[in-house]
Amino acid sequence: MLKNYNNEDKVLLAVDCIIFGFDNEDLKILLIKRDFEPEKGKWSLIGGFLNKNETLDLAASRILNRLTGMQDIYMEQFYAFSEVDRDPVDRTISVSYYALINIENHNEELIENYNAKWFSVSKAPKLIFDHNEMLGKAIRRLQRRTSIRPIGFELLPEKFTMRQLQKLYEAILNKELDKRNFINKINSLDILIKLNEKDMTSSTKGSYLYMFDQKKYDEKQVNNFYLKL
Amino acid sequence: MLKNYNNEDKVLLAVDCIIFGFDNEDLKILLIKRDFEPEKGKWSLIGGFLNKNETLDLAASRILNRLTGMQDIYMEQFYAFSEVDRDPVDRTISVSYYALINIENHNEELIENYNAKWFSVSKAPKLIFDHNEMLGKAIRRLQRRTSIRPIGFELLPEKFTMRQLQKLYEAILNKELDKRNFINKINSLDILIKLNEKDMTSSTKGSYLYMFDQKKYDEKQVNNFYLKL
DNA sequence: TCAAAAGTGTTTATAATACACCCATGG
DNA sequence: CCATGGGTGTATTATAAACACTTTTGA
Repeated sequence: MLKNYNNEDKVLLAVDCIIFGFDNEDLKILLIKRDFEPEKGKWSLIGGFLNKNETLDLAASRILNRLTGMQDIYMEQFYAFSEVDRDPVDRTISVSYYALINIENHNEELIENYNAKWFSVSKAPKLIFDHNEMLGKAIRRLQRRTSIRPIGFELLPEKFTMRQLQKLYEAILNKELDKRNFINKINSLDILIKLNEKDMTSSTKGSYLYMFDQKKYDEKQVNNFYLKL
Repeated sequence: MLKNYNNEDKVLLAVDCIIFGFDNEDLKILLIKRDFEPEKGKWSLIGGFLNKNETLDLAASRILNRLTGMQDIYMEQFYAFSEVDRDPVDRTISVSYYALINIENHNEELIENYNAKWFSVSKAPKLIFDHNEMLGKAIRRLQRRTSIRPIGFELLPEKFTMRQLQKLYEAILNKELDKRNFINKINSLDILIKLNEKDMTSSTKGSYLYMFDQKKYDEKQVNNFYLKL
């Protein structure tokens, strides 16, 4: 007996993406203005449907690329939302991803085509369907991830100052951190390269630029990175 | 314009469940012997398909109930698996849940009907499809959860000894813990009720029984429970 | 010369770890 | 009377947190 699955219900599977960015002040998300009914004109996460011949990761990459023009974006699947009438048009289950991008790398033109806009997470508007719930869950996941391993560099330019990194962590964790303790802790992880180069835009004195050292990071055990802030 | 989704691919959505139990020695999982092709006779997680009118949580509860006869099982959704040919019969995306049950509460009869069997996690057999991958991810999630908040009581009988609790944590985390440090840490959480009652089966002296104090647990902030072991 | 941000160490408090002996009882 | 598992506290180490002044330089 070879069982087939013909009697089983098939459903639409959507992928929705929370795109995080950072503008040196706030943690931001990229939202689009929905241009079709229902909920036309309302703010929404970027999303799309899973094609039959692609994995969820691939669908997420495709969707992220559609709005940002970028490839190889850091992303993580985090939850499947399945309330029966979450989408009034048709039964749709949504698998959600969050993505971290350097806010300066996105494609302006695409953003305009989608009527997309960056919002501070703390000032996010009311979103369609259950997208606010998705956002909340994504933020909490990001906060937890940040405490376990130093992700977040994806949100910064290649070269960045300690202050930028600190501001980023403050934005993600939504709390102020002590400058000295922060620097000490980051330095103790030994995963940054200090450059002989200063960023002169932020102060008269200038501040050293750093790069993330992927090689050193990879060499260390994942559990060596308990970054309690 | 009201967009409909008629052109989009629909897919089968499965829910697979990793059912964890604990026999005072090892962390165990409940597996079934698949009784239809393909992979008939191989070991498998219990699973089923999402019905059109139910949420994923409800589907998981239904599936868990089918095998255990139990209601209100502690469970958590943890990942959606979507490799294109993960199921050779038809394109199927699987949303996976892990569940924690008291191994003594399940229904023996149902277990027999399914040719189900408890396996030690460390001696799990080769499973069908990507189920071993699911199991691995479930264990890691459970380990992380255990470190963040004291879940795990679901795996024990209502009344349990400190030693049982310690053995449970050792089984989940797969490492030995110091008896005194463990007790001190658990006591400092202040979420157990020490009963005036001893379990006499494990030693001549007998050991005090404890209960989980749900009320105290709920009163405390979630982040007060950093339980680093 | 001064405003604004960068850079830098030490002390204290808290949490984690390591560690060993006595107790109670049934056989 | 002894074998078995239960119960208990302290000292040490490691990590986290609190805290303030000097440096640089462009305007």
